[in-house]
Amino acid sequence: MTSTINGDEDFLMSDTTTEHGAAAGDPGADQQAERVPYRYTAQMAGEIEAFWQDRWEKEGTFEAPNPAGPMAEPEKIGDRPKLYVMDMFPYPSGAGLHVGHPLGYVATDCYARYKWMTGHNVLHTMGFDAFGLPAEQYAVQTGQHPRSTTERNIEGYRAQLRRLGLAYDRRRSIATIDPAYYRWTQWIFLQIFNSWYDQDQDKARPIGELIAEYESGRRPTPDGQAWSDLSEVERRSIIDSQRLAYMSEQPVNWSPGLGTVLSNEEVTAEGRSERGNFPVFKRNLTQWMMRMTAYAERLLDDLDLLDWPEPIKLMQRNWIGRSEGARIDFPVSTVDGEQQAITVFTTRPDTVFGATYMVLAPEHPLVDRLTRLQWPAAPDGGPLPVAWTGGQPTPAEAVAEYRRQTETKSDVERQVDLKEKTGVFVGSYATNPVNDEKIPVFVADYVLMGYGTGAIMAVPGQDQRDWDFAEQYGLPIIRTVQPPEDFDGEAYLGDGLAINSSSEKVSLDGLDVADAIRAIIAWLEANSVGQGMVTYRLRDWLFSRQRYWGEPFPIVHDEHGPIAVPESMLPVELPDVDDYSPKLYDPNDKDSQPEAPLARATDWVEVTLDLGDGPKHYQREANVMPNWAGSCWYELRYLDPTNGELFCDPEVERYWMGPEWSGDSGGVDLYVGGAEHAVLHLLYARFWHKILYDLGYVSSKEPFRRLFNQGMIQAYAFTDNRGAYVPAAEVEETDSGWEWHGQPVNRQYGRMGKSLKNVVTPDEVCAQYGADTFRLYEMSMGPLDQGRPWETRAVVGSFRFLQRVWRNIVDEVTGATTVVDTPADEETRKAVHRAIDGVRNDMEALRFNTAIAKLIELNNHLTKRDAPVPREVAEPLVQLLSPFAPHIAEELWSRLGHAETVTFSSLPEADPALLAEETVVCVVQVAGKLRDRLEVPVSISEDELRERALASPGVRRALGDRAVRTVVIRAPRLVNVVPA
RNA sequence: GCGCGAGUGGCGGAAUCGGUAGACGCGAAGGUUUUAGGUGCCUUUGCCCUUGGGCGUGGGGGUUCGAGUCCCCCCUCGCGCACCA
Repeated sequence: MTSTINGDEDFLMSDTTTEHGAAAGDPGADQQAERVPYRYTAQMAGEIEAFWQDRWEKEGTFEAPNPAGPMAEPEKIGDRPKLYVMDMFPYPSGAGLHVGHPLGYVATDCYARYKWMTGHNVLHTMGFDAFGLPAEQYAVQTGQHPRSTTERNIEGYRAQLRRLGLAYDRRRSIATIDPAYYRWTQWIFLQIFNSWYDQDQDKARPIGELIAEYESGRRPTPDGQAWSDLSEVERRSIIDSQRLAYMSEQPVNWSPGLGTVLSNEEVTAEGRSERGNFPVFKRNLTQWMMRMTAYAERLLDDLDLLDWPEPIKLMQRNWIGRSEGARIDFPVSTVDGEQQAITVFTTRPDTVFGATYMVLAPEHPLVDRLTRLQWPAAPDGGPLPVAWTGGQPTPAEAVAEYRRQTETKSDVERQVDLKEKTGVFVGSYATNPVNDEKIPVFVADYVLMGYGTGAIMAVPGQDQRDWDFAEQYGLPIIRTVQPPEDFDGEAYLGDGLAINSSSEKVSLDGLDVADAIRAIIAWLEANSVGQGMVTYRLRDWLFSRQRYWGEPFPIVHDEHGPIAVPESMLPVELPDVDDYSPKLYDPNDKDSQPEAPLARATDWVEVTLDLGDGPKHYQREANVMPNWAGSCWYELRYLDPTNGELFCDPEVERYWMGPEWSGDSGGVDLYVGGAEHAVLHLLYARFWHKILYDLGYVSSKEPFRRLFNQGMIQAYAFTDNRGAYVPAAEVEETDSGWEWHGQPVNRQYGRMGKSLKNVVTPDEVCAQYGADTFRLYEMSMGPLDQGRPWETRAVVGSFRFLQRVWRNIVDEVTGATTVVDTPADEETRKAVHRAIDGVRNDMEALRFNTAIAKLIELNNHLTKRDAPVPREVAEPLVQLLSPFAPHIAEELWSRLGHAETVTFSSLPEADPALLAEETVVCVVQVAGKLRDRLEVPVSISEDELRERALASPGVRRALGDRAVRTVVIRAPRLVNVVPA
């Protein structure tokens, strides 16, 4: 290997220096450049960086070998352990990157580069998540096609990231918008569409196996008819209703302002869209769903296999929301005189004797059939309280009026005062199955249709919400758990013995809560009025969007429903239409209808295909997939990005992600990204991965074994006295505060944003100091998982450090290496080994900030030494520095005489013998306060240490004439003299 | 309201096991190179009295020979969840 930039033809000797010198037009700097032509300046950094970036690219330095397939290079793998390091890929917006975006990318890059030097085969690459709303909105705003804006944005991102010297395997980069990529997104969709969840085997299976079970009669049809007696349409409907991707009419989140429906995960607690903050309304619509609920238990349980931050696991656990309890049927007769049952879910079936009324959600399907035409008598035979009737002459009118009120209430309004409950009596009484008591049925919006069965038995004695309602509506309150003597609250939720809980049929009295629950479930099941069960808060994933810029579904429709497009016809390409605008409405126009933009492309939608039974006319599915689809499996495509036969070669997957290499769950070894995807991308990706696992396409149970959330880089923004933002870069600090062009301004802390006029881009920092300084600064700012403020003026510290490293190895005047081959003195050698040891430990734990501090310490030691640096010190220093500042490290490495890149050089191990000290400083305290320090041999005996401590001037002074009560000795580091 | 996390110099942060609080960097002060500014280099830099002390990790209490670290109470900030039956 040749052609590093050192030697006689060094670029600094060439004309380029004077041509683009920072010095141009600055005589002082010119003079300095003459004096120290080989000083590490921003300009030199820029040239070094460009040189090495080109060389890495030319030589394919960071290309990771696969065990099989087109990237197979088994000899390059050898016996190196593998390591798969990954970032959450970016969404390439038109605004480009600011300094906050690459924080995680730089971190994974440092980690990957460190791991190369410890002998790992590292896979590290980057792609682009480029379908979705923001890209489409940007395109609509600028009047350009989303494909052209998105592709341009991707190119901008690539250039910005390349400038940072990130060690990516460029061959593996993907963009979700490429047909060659989304072909496989569609293919995976088809696998999901063509699967069902077998509850007995607790896994997804191909739909063909379900059909075979029906055909053979092994599995009875839902209504018991023979499969052969069913029409083709009936069979299709049975099968379609069990697919993991299915169409269904149900209440969904409709956002008129966005013009699309959204998944539950995309709606905030305030009932607004996560993107754009538009109001969201519940509407009954037919949409594509994914049966994520089938995986609720496994998504929950397998969190235990993962090395993820606890808060993220907790958020997923809460989102999945497992509740153990029981279903109980309360008999009731409808207005038509039909015998029906209100099925409730409760976590406290033991309190069923305390159920004094029932509540249905306003949308509950039984409400209409239970709403009487006339008010019945009150339970005590008297007139009904006005609260029950809402002042209306009939139950029908009361319910209709109540529904009107609740429909218009937003989620925020509903939560204003949770104590204040509303509802009306429907006029029917249900029967409590354990004691045959008649209890009134209400509708009330404190019961939600989306959870459990949408109906509850209300037990005011043991539930505060029910207590509040009962108080307002004058309903009886029966305690069925004995509260402690000193209990002075309302509903009692604690443990205790059951009371008031017996009838001729069953008694729970005297049992504690856990036993009572067991006993009542046994009774419910024996009498067929209920059953122990588990409920989840998790809902199925709403998967269709009324947008243009997304993956088309590989689906066509005939008059009976959806049909899969055969694999041979993939990809179903997104047609290049002129009118891609979504149909947007007034954000509060809840009566508006979703309309897919692709439906307007009639020559694309209307299609004649031969799907095996001759050419027939079909309509293409005009909805597109949500922008999460592409990110549900990209970690797999990186592994085998050019495979045209499969989304990923199983052998390659097993190598990079398999459980034999990556622990029980398998998966990516380190995945770094923000915490905002806790119940979005990270949940969806786990769900898809588990389906692929069930179908045998991947060997790993989980996509991401270890997750790390990097903090967000924040910034100060400044406003003038009218509240307008002023450019943060022009603000100056004064004794009393901050000033912009002489006028006082206010400072606030938060995100970086164009409108806040506080954006700093990596490009600016690279121009001013170079990419190595930028990387180093970002990594030294503080712990990776914490947010921290960007401070441009502090960046210079990292630059100075690199300059000093350079000066310790290269003569600023002659450009020659000053390193000598003589052995290092003992102290320096120890300093190097301490640094190696400390940096290794810090790197393993992603503590980059303290690793860098140790490197600075070592370098400061070398600077103070004021003598040529021995090679045995310079080389490890350059290696340890190289993950953070790879360009300058390559340059120094090559100037030290190495022809090969520093990337795969072997990082030395710390010599334990050199880490051990012969003498240490012993701290001498009197009554716990530091009074003296002694330099003592490590092996000093307790007796000798005691003697020397007591004799030390500091102790004698502090002790005065007081006697010594005791001496605590922790040899050799600490002595504490305790006076009487 | 419930749950989780965090409060350390002027600022970002360090202290991995209960044992020297403030590593490392920014900023600031002084010096030096330079015609000058800037850059580079050297020194100092928690606070308060001065050769040695006193006080210091949000506040108050406790355990301990010894507490930033452990326990109890309180305050502030950040994040998550929020009628989930």
